[in-house]
Amino acid sequence: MDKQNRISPAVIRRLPKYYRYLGELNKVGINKTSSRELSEMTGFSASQIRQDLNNFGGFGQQGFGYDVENLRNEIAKILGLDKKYKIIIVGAGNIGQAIANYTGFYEADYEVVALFDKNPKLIGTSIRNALILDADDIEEFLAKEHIDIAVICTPKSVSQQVAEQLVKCGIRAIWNFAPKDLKMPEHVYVENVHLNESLFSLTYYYNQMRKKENE
Amino acid sequence: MDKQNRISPAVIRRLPKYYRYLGELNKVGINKTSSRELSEMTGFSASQIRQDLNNFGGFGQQGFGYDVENLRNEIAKILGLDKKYKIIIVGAGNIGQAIANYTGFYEADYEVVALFDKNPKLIGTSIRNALILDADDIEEFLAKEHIDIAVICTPKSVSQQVAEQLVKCGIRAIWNFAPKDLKMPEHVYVENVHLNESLFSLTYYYNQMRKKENE
DNA sequence: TAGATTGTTAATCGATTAACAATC
DNA sequence: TAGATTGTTAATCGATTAACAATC
Repeated sequence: MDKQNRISPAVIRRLPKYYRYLGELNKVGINKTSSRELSEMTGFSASQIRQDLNNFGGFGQQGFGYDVENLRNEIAKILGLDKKYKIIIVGAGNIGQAIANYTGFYEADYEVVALFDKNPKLIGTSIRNALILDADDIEEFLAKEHIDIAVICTPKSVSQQVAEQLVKCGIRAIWNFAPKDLKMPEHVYVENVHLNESLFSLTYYYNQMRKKENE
Repeated sequence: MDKQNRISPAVIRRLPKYYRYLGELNKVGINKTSSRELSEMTGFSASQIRQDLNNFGGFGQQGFGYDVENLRNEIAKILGLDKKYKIIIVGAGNIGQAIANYTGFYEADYEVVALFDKNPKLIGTSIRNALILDADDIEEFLAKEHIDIAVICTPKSVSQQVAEQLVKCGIRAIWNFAPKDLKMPEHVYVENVHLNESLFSLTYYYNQMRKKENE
């Protein structure tokens, strides 16, 4: 529809990196930067950085560069980091707990509201102010509370079923840690973190390097 | 050098997915498949799947398709999943512990040999047969034991320093969970799992969908 | 054999890079 | 003003898709 709908995923994946480096510059009191400087930090070409940013607007000043804080705020706005998000985590096993404890998210306005699990030993306990509730009560909970993002940390065997239940209750953003591709309707966005696939790629490149050394 | 060195990363990222779906087919006793069938499962085009596989060899039979088990074994060989790997985890906080507990890896031959941490309360305890050792003893440990892959789960403030120490001790494959880009020499491969960036992309697409609905 | 599906080349598409005019 | 760096168009590069001959 509008311009932004056609932005390629590759661009979107680079934005968080710009955001992070701009935050670092900001923290050390640097308030001016350039595409060349950002290129050195990120490893992306200066040309690509300018192209990326100009998908969303002209944030720089010709002959000068970019104002660090301003550019950071603009990227935050593009990504939506200027808003608050409520999160639930389904599956309070190792990964679910790790996500709930992950302090990196609290830099932005993400709040883990609750976790859900079937394990009676976990139900009733809490992690950083977020209660672990009975997985049977998810639907009831979602009827009452508005939740933006659901994190799936269940075993893969139930992940599809859990996802469908969540979508039925109005969830449209899923962060999926189960090693399974969820089949979801168009209006639901799924972001996968497939640790297995990541480790397998690493393994491939590790072996490539070993081969090279033996030549 | 040889053909494999020029395989694009996009291809390598798809291989673990093929491997996973072939495993599922195998499990339910299906022993023949085709690029069309794999296309339906993975969402990649049949043409792309054939292209991908033919980077490594002709694993199919014209007019027939692919033998599920054979193709799975071939992909395992390409990725190096037919070998054993010893892993250490540096940083035994939430994420480090979650990785150590993650059973998904044990399907292949990955073994978490030890974890390292500075926290005296953790040192001496163990997770699934892997001891948590004093982070000060990493170098000594690596001098004795051959380790293939190091997982960095430390705070980002020390991740670069830890990585350099590991590389000095001969580590050449790093799985990095710290939200930082490690500056490493050419002969070290780093696979990043940047949860922040993943969540930020998710946030972008979530907001895009909301906008679309309000039009 | 006829039908099916691979392997592979050619065509298309999209993303990245290069170049430079605009302009601060 | 001169120098610098953006914004933007054009050129290049690489990845995906289409097409089809090979062949089981």
